[in-house]
Amino acid sequence: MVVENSREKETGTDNDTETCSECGSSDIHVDYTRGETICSNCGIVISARNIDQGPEWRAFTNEERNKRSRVGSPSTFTVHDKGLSTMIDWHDKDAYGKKLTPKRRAQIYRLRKWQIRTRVHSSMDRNLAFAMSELDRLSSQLGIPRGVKETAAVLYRRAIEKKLIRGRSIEAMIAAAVYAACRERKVPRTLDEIARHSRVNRKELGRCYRLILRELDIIIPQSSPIDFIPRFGTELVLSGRTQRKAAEIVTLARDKGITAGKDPTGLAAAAIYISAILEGERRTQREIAEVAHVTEVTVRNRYKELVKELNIRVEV
DNA sequence: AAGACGAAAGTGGTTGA
DNA sequence: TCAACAACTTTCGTCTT
Repeated sequence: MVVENSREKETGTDNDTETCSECGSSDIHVDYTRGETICSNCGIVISARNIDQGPEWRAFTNEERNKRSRVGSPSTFTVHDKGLSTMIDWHDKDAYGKKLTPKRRAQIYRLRKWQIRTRVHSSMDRNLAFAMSELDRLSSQLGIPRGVKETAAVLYRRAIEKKLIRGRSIEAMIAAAVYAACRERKVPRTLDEIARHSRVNRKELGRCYRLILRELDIIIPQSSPIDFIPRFGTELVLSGRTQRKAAEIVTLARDKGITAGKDPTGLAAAAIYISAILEGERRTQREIAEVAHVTEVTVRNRYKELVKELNIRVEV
């Protein structure tokens, strides 16, 4: 009864949408920008409080438009329950602000208890809840794009299903999942970088990474120096031309077979060094070594090899 | 003085017995 | 499990611009 009363008040003019209440005309249109329903015949505003039933947010593609409907936030893998669980809040009031009867209150209390127990207190979800907050922290510190983060979350979920987490630290496994996701999506971060921002050492991280690859049957192609070039290039403020040239050099070197077993970051650094000189955007070995996290000596050694093997003339 | 270069010794990880 | 090994780093002295 309460329900119907309040509905009456809210939308009293609702039944008039077919014909105009003033002149009886059925020539009615809706002005979406003003949110008004107007009779085209006599000009009277029939309803000034239309409810927009369209999507909540701005959307730029069809896919987005479908995803971003009014039914809750988009599902995501980066929240332990994919953002889908129901919440029961702690106010003992019903939807209209009325106090609940004691009997009802007791029932809600029990519901709430089990709601929470089943949601967070199952061991897997507790694990996930912690892991996802760690993932949040790590990826924001490393500046990892959202898509890669999702990939890492999916990998971690699969690792849990395979029971790989038991007896290993959650932090290490999350870090390894992040590293694997980066490799897979070709936004390379080195093991060192990830280890620096998490509390696991590189050795442990590498072990977990290999475990994930093996147990989840993931094949990740060896990271190519080319993947690092855009990132280093950006940090060194180099033109796209120079970066493309560096990629060319790397490709040539690979065809010559002198890249095997060499540190890809070092190779990328050397290729950038050469192409920067060739394109008149010279950077010092020191600068390049710094962004690539290798030493000048390594840059120098790779550089010497490349110049020799590819017969590149570098003007001094 | 800064950058480039090279030699020598040290380090951490892989490989093969 | 251990030694051999290749790649990379650190350190330092010298040369070039």
